[in-house]
Amino acid sequence: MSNALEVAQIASLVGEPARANMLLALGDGRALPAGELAACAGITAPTASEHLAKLEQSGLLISIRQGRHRYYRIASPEVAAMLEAVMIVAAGFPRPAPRFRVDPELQRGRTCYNHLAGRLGVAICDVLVHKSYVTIDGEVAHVLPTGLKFLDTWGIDVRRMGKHPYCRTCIDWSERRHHLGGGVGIAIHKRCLELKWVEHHLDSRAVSVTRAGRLGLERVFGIAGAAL
Amino acid sequence: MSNALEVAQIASLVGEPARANMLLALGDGRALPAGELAACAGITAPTASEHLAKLEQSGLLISIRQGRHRYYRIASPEVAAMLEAVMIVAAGFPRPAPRFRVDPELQRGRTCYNHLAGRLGVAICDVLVHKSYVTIDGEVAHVLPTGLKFLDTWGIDVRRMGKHPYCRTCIDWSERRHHLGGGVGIAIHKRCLELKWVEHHLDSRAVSVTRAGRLGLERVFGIAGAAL
DNA sequence: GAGATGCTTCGGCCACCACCGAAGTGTGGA
DNA sequence: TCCACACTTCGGTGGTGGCCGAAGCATCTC
Repeated sequence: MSNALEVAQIASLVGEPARANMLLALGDGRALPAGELAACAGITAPTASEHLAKLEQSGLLISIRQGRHRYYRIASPEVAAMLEAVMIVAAGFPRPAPRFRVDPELQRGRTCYNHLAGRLGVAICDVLVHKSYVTIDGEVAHVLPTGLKFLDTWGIDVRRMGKHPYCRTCIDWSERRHHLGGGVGIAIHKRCLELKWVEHHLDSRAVSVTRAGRLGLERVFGIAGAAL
Repeated sequence: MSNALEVAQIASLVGEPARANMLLALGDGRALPAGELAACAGITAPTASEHLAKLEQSGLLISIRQGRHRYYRIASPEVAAMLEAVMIVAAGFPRPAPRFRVDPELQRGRTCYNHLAGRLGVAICDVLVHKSYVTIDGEVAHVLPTGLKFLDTWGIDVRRMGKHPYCRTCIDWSERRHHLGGGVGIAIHKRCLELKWVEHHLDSRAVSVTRAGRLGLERVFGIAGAAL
């Protein structure tokens, strides 16, 4: 039966520790770059590249190139369901249900490579768009002159970013909405760190808002702390 | 993360064509003997034995010894769900739903090794018990004197079966009820063939009831054709 | 008890594939 | 223009595991 061959092919993709590690790291729907996935799996970049290529070719993952990075994520809910089903069996049935959802701390705020993501990143992006500081057109985001002035006032050296600052959108996989990446996104993140509005957790991409941050976000962006 | 290792281990069990073939053959809940599974997978008995041992040790299958046979079946609904989830992904999503249920023809009537199973086998067993020709006590079935007389009248040479004819029960995986196996079960099957009440399909374990069979079952056992 | 049948264990062979280092490609930043 | 960085391609190595034949139990049949 040729059907069994296809089933075996799919299952064998999951049935390899390095690949299983990467798939599980992507299990909550986030998109992660190849390098980070290699680290998750404890293998070198070349090996990870091979694995990821296979996973994408077989339709388990899809990837998006963003600059020199390549972000991978689970291709479909069916794939996520399959992983969950395998986890249930792997857990042995005594345990009631496997955890396979977004870490609430990461969902609140985190770094997406080197800009802010999660509810925090999305909230900032929303405000900038709402105030007409930024317009979004698909993958590209344009910072308007008023936006540049705003950023400058806030303490970001916009002259270093050139006349057309590099700013792009980045789909937020936990919020399913856009946030800002690119040079502008990175600058915002840096400025938040300078002002000690946010602090990083060790060994994690989670970012938490400090007391000063809640005050500052409220004052400068009009973001209520409860919204995060 | 040790979790990933367990996931990979389970998935790799499915990720092998021979094992995938066997698991899919068992996918409808039937229990099949090792030899038949080896044939399904196109491998020799020794290889199949290794595979089946691994699958059982990991909790994907469970086995029951019955005489010199060993019947394997899917260990739990969770395992079946996992297989189905993999099939969905393997099918590529255009196709709406994978087939993963009992073949209706096999469910109606089939040979379980060399006696009758399916609704036909269960129906005959029911009648014999209801008429107090046979009593069932777990795995063992006893043919009472009246039962021996009945079988003798019907044309089965009960003297050849000794004073305590070998008769055991066999769980029917499609009907989830007992039917008769052992020497008596085989004799009943043979007699049905002699009388041309049933006929075998080529290349299949399916058994269908002939017109003569419907009449005979109605007359001798009181089984209405519609019940099958 | 002898033979047939179904399954398991053992030993050895072979192929596949995960893995890495080194070199190559392309993008971003100075 | 140059360097730094992220990822990919290539070539070669090593280990794991699937596979079978032969031999070894266990069970049923005669």
